[in-house]
Amino acid sequence: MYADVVFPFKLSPLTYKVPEDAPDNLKGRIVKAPLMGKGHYGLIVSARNESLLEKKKNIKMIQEIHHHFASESTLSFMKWLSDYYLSPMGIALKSIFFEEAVNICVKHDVSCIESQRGTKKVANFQHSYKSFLYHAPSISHEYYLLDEVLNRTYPDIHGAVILVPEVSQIENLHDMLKNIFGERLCVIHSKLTKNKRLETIKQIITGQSDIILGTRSAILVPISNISFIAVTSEHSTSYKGEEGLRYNARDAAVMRGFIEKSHVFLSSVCPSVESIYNVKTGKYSPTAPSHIAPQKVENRPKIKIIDSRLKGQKTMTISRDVIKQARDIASKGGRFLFIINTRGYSLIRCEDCGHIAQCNKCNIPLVFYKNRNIVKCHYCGFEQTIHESCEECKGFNIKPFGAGIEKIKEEIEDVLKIKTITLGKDYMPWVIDKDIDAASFAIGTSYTAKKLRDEKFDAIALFNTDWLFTRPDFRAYERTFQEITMLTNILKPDGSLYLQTWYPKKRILRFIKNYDFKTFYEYELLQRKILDYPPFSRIILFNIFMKKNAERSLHDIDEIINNIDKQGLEILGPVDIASPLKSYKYCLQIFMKSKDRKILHSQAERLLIELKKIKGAKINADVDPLKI
DNA sequence: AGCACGCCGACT
DNA sequence: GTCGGCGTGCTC
Repeated sequence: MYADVVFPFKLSPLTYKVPEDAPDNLKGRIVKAPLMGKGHYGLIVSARNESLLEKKKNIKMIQEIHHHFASESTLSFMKWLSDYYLSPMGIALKSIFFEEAVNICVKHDVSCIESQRGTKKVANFQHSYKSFLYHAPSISHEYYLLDEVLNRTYPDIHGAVILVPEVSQIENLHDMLKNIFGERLCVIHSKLTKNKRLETIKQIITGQSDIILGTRSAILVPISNISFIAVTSEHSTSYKGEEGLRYNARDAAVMRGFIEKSHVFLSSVCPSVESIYNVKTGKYSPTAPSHIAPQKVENRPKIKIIDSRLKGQKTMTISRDVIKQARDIASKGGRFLFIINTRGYSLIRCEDCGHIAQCNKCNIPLVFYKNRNIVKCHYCGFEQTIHESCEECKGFNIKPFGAGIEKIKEEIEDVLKIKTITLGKDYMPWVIDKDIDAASFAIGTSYTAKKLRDEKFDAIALFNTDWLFTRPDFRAYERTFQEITMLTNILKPDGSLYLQTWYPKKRILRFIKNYDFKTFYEYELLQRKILDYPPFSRIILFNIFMKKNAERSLHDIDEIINNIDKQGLEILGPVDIASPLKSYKYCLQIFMKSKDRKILHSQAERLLIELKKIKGAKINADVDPLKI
């Protein structure tokens, strides 16, 4: 008898001999087996009578056989994670908290599956997989729906996972869920300490907790019964992992729901184009709380487009209209938030030749810090005192260019004669739990603004509107719509959002201004269809990292790509990109695109195997990438 | 994960 | 010229 064992390392299953006296239900059990001369804990994923690798003579024997960790559905889910995200099975196993489970199951002699079996009760609600999408008028509405559904069905719920995109959002739902489920609730997120995480996994495995609230990784918890899954703010890019197992927790939630035959509730103030498409094709069902009427546009904050071309003096970043509104709000003691996406004061440009000072290493603009009289690279951290002359034309006519937080702060304080605070510097909404002075004017990046929760402003001015929708990403319009819609959540209902732009006629801005989701999705889906982008096709991105000899490998890579069957498949690249990893100097990128997921995955797997043969190269595969 | 092998910087 | 850094490879 042989068994395939997966270890929680970057490794595919390995074959071992099974002792004669072993129990017969081996699949899903934790075992100890020799690996590199040492005993390691792994998981049996399959058992058979004959070894598939007969040629290998020294197949080793399993040393210990322990309790079950994985049910049939957990194994399917793990297999899906590994196959779909082109990752070794071991990485998938590690990701689903196997090491923590070993610690508990082996040390405390408990079985993951058996201990939870007692809670299993089949209700009507269960065992009928269906995914729903709720397009909510506000984040609060998302929570109301969740509250309503859970309150109505909680006696029937045995095992639930509720996902939020950011750690800071856990507290928004914690009390509500605690009220319904009491001690059954537990919390999982990446910022837990090792011990706390172990303790939480123990509660889950022993069946003390079966309601899990958390970020991304919560969808992977080793719970054998799931009857309900919720994904709040489903459009959020935070659900996509950027390292290790690069899974999208929203997609994993839908797949896990399908495997476990449980209901999946996706909700968002501005759902992803993919999810809207899935409603159109019938994969998801649209839903809304019965008693909440769709919110009228008149009841939402006003969105106003401010034409930058008409702004007052050329040296000012803030337009005259916004200044006027700010003055008005200041006089009433209201609160105003200014959002700009650069920290520091500005960039540096030569007025003679137009050259913008850049970091020699990273090729991105250097940021000027006025008070310290230095320029700094925000990527590598390089700092130097500011040059007197232009590197390019040696001219002395160098000037600040564009605007960062410091410049906006300077302009506001200068014009309005008012004190302002900087988010992230004077005030860290995600760390300190204190209120901003009610009369305050605040300045921050959209990153820091996103962390604000309960604050409500009378007005927000956004200066990076154009940067949002001009990015070279087919999802730029979608992202713009989402980012701006999310901002309206921190405005009072009668508040105003000012979008400063050089392109006031852009149709994306017209959609946003009118909260015209319907036309926006129609337009966006049409564009995606014409250009053959997701959701009409699937994409896998390959990054090839190298320390040196990039040109030499280029030939090998071309050769590999030539040998790939391109039937129903499109391959773009390889193209040189700035290496996103600091330990590698070079990075080549390959785009693989297909309408057929099966074709895409089978060829991607082949490509990956071939690319891994290139010596000295590190390969990353990113399935359904969000950052293009 | 952990252990072995391998190629570039400061030392007797 | 060698010692040793850790970056990459392999494990049934």
